[in-house]
Amino acid sequence: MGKRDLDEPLRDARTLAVQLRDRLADLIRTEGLKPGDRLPTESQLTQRFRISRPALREALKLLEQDGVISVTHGLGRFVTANSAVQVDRPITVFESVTDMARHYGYDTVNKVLSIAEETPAPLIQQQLRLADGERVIRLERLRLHNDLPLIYSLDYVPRGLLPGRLFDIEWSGSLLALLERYRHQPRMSAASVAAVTLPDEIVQRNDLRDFGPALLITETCFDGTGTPVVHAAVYHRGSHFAFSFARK
Amino acid sequence: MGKRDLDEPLRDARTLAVQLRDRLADLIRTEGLKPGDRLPTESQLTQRFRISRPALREALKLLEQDGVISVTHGLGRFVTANSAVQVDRPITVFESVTDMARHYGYDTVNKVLSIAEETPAPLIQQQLRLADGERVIRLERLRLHNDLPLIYSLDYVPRGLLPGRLFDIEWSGSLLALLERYRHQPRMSAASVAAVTLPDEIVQRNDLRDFGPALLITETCFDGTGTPVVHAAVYHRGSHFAFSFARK
DNA sequence: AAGATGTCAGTTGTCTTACAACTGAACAAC
DNA sequence: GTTGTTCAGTTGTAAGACAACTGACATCTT
Repeated sequence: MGKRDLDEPLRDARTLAVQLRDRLADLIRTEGLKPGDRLPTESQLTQRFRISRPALREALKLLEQDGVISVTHGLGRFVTANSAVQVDRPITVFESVTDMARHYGYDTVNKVLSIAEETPAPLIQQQLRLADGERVIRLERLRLHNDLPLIYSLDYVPRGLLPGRLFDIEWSGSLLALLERYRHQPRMSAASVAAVTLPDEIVQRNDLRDFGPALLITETCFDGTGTPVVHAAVYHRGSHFAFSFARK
Repeated sequence: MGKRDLDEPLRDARTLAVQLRDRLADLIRTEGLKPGDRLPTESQLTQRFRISRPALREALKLLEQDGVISVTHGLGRFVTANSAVQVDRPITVFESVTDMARHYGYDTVNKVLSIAEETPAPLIQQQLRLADGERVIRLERLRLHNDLPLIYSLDYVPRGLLPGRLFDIEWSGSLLALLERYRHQPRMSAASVAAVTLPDEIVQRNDLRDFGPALLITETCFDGTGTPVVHAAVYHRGSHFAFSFARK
């Protein structure tokens, strides 16, 4: 608490258009505008917010692309029904498993079950776009909350991304943070979700007979340059997790 | 094929900004621009496409919001890595269960297990925003592919939306299409996904002992005015379904 | 020689002004 | 009752000007 935050911008770095887009979204909410209700005209809004018309139009265009408003040339802009499907923290948000679990109220303890370097299976090689002969790090972990296993996960990382010896690296923390420290920060992923039961040998090896049905999320994570940096299979205990999303 | 399509607009109704957004997205693709590559300047693009700068800027702003490009003031616009996470037909697309199943190659036969009018449970009443005393239609169905049960579903519809007697309505078709005919077309939904096993009484009643783990999608569907029109619980057979999505 | 400061060119961000295009309502003509 | 015209209000597009930012380079100070 004596630590001073030096990163304190004196000015909002966002463009006026983006700022106004958010202000207008708030305004629609706070003024209780319902689907079909008409927004103030461009002229009224430029006066109200003391902003030029082109900047305002950019903001309105963004709102339109967001699906919040629809526009009829010559008639006006109207609130759409999209606010009916507000979803907090949807499954489509990219975040670490640890952060996600904390959001559900689970402060998990991360147990490393195994760490190894190996030749990747063909699917892993394809997902991580590895050349023949390239190796991967295979990280097997279990996350527990109050001694109850909640998440079993397998992560594959191209060996070349993490220099040094495997046992010199701390594996019980966030893999995303680890990769970030080596300048390969994962930023997005292509994922899929399925309902499965844990594979038998994992059940036997780790005494997970009562895990029950699992929500399996399989994803390939990419860094800012579009390079795949992790392939993960994450089994969430079905009784403790459900993920939300909007469909449009 | 003798039928003439009368809806043939002579002019693209989309604004220039939206058209140009799509043209630029195509250009990024066809010119093989990679993450980090720089786009032509605004000046170059206005000349290339013979469009005014404000319209061009609106288009570029939309591309930025789409995550296709990032902008640095004074420096230029750059392609982001978003194309790394192209997902066909994500879970976030709103469509009927029948259409979704067909996409997986399953032409399902829809069996009506039960249809009834009842007083809703508190959760259903809340989700459908019903007043005290309002009733719902409860529709229980099973979808089979080659005689194998793939999807068990429960749908709740406000009674007032579908006039007439229950047994006069054809329930084995698409519920979305049925509601559309009564001017309550579902257009979007708020949903969640979990891994479960079928409830015991359903297993026993319908001989579904070998269904295995199920991917349960629970969703409330809204029409164009934001009014909730269906609350559904859809159990997908785990062995036959997995849904994709992008995380950003 | 190294570090700090200032200048400049190129680019994006914002603004002002003007005219074009569209929509629905109102009214006139048939 | 139907069709055509006009009008007011609104969005769509354009041209021109200046502000703000960034990195590269030059100059000054130690």
